[in-house]
Amino acid sequence: MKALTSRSARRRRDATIYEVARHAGVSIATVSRAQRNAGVVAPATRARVDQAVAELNYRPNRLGRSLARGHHDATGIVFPDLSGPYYSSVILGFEDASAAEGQSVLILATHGRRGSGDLVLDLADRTDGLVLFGQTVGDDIVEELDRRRVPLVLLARPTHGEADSVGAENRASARALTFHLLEHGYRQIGFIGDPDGSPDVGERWLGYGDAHRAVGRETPGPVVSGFRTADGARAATALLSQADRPDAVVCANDEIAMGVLEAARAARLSIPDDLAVTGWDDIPAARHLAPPLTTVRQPMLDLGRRAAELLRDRISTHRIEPRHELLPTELVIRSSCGCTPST
Amino acid sequence: MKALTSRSARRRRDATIYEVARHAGVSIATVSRAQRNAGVVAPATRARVDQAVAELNYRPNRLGRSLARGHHDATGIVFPDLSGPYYSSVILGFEDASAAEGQSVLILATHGRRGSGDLVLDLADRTDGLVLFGQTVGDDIVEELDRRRVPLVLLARPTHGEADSVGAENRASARALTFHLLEHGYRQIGFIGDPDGSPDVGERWLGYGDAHRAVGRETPGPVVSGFRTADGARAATALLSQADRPDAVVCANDEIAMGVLEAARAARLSIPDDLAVTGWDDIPAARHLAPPLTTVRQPMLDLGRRAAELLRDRISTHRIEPRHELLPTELVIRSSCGCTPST
DNA sequence: GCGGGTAGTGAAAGCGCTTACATCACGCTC
DNA sequence: GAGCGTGATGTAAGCGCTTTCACTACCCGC
Repeated sequence: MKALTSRSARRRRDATIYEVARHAGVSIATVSRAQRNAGVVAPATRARVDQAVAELNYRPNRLGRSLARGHHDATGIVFPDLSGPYYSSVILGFEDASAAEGQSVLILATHGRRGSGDLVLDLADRTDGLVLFGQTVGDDIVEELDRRRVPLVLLARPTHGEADSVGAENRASARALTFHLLEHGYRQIGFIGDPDGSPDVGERWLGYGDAHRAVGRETPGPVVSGFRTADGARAATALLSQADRPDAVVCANDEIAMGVLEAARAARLSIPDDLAVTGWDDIPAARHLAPPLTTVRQPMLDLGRRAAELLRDRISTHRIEPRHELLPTELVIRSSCGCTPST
Repeated sequence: MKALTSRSARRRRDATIYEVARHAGVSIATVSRAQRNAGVVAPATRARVDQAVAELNYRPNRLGRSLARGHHDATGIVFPDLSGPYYSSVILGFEDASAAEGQSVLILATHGRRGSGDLVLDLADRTDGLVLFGQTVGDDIVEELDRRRVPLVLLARPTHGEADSVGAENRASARALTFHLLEHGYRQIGFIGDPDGSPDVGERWLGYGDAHRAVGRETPGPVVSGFRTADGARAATALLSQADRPDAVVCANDEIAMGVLEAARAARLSIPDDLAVTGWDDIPAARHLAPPLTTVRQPMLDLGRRAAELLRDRISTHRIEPRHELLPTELVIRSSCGCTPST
């Protein structure tokens, strides 16, 4: 039983600008000016203010400041959820660039749940601008945000209204990747992923079709699947039990590819001899899988950074013409496609 | 050359409570009450207010509200960086639990850079409370935060001052894991990781020593290494070139273990026959490595959720006695330790 | 018929800042 | 020596809410 009487449960009230002003014998306007190095303040006065600030341990209240200035100094980023290295890396890039500009970042995961639209709208009221990731919310929300003149950048999502957008190149890389598989001589190449599930996957699906068309082959339909490893394993299990099973699959992302690897192992299929597999994203684990995964690298940090920069520009300059950026991706050939590693 | 004249670059000024009041023919106090279902408002009045709100598309300004009420309805979480599934999962859990309570979450990555202390202090001014992850900031900052009476929960970091703490069990599991290796009959078990780099790893190192001591063996010194895969590969390369190389290594986390796998492959060592390897965290890729990694599962989402709950409780109840929670971990035996998979 | 609750509402005082504008004392210029 | 630009500071009006307190009806019981 410790005596708690000497400890206060209440958060100590911080000193206000009024107390500093009184302490320094000046007006609050002068304190404000001295504090922010704005306007003219005589050196001697500044010194007195500084001393008062130090003695009272004064820090300006952010809410008061924000209310007076009319902005938050904060931006928000909305993503489906944080699992998987892809989202977390993009967010890290976003945070990094934002912090460098003194902007705080608020995160909101929609988890694909209903009602997240309201949460996004609410987030807009707490920030100066938003970046919206892929299919987190419907176009209705984007439109509402647009109507409210919320500075917006769409990440890995086609442009809409006046919002900026940033994305990674998908279609051409998917075409090249599929072409690579075709050159290996595989006779049937499947696609696992949901072309309607996200704009990125839709593009990859298109590129996959492009390659088939380029060599005069018919494009097999996609095996629709979620994004997780378990989804990939499930889809692959179904696919591999077919009479006419493919001898190669391009997966919408690395997680799905991991699931395919797992299913193949369970079916005692050898990769890539019995089945070639490719992924997308080049997550850190990709090079350590068995076999190392052929995939496509996305500049995840840069996606986040660039989104932060566009958003910042849009907020501070009131720019209105939408800007759209497509970052390059890179084919990463390892051995799951049938190539033999150079090392 | 599109005419932009009809489009305004300025964010439209939102309706204020004054306009709603005028529109509905009531006072702002009544609007405020009606809006928040606080206090008594006659049904007819409420209806008029609601209509005015709808017509003007009014949404209360969060800054005004926060300033008046004296809190932010937001909390912050500080982490070293977001890379790796561990941090992102914990943050996801934190976000999830916070969002459920209507709290926004601000994130701050320290990236281990200098001067992050000030950023953390600044974050404290933008939020109602903070959770601090592992070794993100020094004790001086924790103390300053404590002094400012900022509600604080320490995550995967030993308690300090009056802050709450949440962590996962490390020592006993590390002991069990090492013991398991010992039972396999390995004659020399190494440890890769930095016991001083994070409190968690320090505990794991202790448990590793416990097991050695329990069987009357001397504990080899740790091979100090960073957290990344590349760090692990580097450490392993050095370790494996020793004359008296170990026949098993326990790694401080799964990423390091992946690096060891890579180094072993390069050295044409077979896992687990020539070298047994264990990790920590059970990241999603762990079960898909070659061979599947024996590791220890941490309840990452729960760590984040629990931190959010403790923080929330501390903020809203002004509780002052520190609370400390240790979440259980679980040994996950796969095949990198020398076991043969049951399937 | 009168005192006293009570439901409903409004006036106004904050919350802690920023900033436009007013003020004042100097030191110049012509 | 009158007029004036200028540097330094203060006054006060916001920013958009919440909340206390006072006030007005109105209804009730005795």
